[in-house]
Amino acid sequence: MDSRTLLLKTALNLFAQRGYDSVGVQEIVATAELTKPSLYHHFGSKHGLLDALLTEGSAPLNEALRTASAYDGNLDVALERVLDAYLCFAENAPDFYRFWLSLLFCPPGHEAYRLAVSLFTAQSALLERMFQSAAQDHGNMKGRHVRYAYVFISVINSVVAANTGGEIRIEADQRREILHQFSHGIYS
Amino acid sequence: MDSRTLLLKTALNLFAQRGYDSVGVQEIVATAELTKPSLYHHFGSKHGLLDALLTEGSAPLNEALRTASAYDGNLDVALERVLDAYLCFAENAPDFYRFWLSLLFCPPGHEAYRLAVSLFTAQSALLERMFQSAAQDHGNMKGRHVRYAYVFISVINSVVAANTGGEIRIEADQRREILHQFSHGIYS
DNA sequence: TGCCTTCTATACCGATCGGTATAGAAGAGG
DNA sequence: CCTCTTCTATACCGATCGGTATAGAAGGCA
Repeated sequence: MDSRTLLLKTALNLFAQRGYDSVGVQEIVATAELTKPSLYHHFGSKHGLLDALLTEGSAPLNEALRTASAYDGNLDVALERVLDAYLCFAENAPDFYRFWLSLLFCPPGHEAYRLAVSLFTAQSALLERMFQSAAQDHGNMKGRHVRYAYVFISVINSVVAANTGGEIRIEADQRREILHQFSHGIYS
Repeated sequence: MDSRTLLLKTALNLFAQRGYDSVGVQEIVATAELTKPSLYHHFGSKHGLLDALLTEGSAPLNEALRTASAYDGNLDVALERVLDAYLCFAENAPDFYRFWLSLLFCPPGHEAYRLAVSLFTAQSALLERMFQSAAQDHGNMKGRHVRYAYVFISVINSVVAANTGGEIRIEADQRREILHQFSHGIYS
């Protein structure tokens, strides 16, 4: 395997287990059976490695969200597509999702803060646009699209985090319940 | 001020800014204008400091939640009490809440994982009990109390995290909207 | 053959990491 | 006064931190 890709995979695996700060560059290259200059040749710094990891790792999810969040007159269907995009991604890239979750509420002074925020706002912007479009058909939603996007993402993340042991699998009936709860609350 | 309390406050402040791993013991004691042996006398280790920080810092919130989550036949009122307990705590202890958020989705191999999980489950258990009691009056809620608790906490945390710049203040009308969305969804 | 670019290895840098051995200051009880 | 306990300071430990200077291996190209 390409040594750059190997470093990315190794680092992601270690970061997902113990966190970005707890894993040293030395351990990454040792696990990948390489040496430090290789890593610094490809990424320049540990931060550069993190940057590449997040940017390239989140690209598939963003791409999937872009199409899934296209509002076509039926919000329920769009929400289902978005939820599927998230859960499908979480199934296929559990390490990335776990690592991403660990950075979600990053302290503002942490070196990963800007990266984590930019990832989150990219996702959030797509969902906000979806809710904003839907608000043209559902008047009561007007002006609430930002919170809707926040809450929807948070609900998904909490569900994924709850299934953090072993594989990430959320079955169809549970998905339906999640969507129903978000759309219609807990009473109905 | 008591040097133990001073160390706790100083550490919390630094942890909330840059995260547990990014702040060294040396920096904590230097900021508190003390020395390492004092810290190790009071807490034994950096992990012991973290333990004391989380245990003692979360006690008021748990206490408030215990009474707030008592179901007395009106779930709406109970939810409002719980939300107020969270937001009131977040206003009074913004540093602690920010730090707590940063540990919420801690990687499972991180040294703070067990502590963070035990804190979360303690809160979650209270809310689960509340939803379970309410399910006796609302049949459709039966068997869903665990997810309800997860989602409710997540929604609150996402709202708090969204107001992470400066003070944490969520006004009354916004609180009503949050509760309404959780209880009745986005359509009604 | 020789050259140039790309990548990787050896060995090392100063700084900081969490943690501690030892001793001194300070107050309480006698 | 002395002693005991509690707390804090000086100085230090080995290990690891992120990062790098230098040189060698490897492949394309002439």
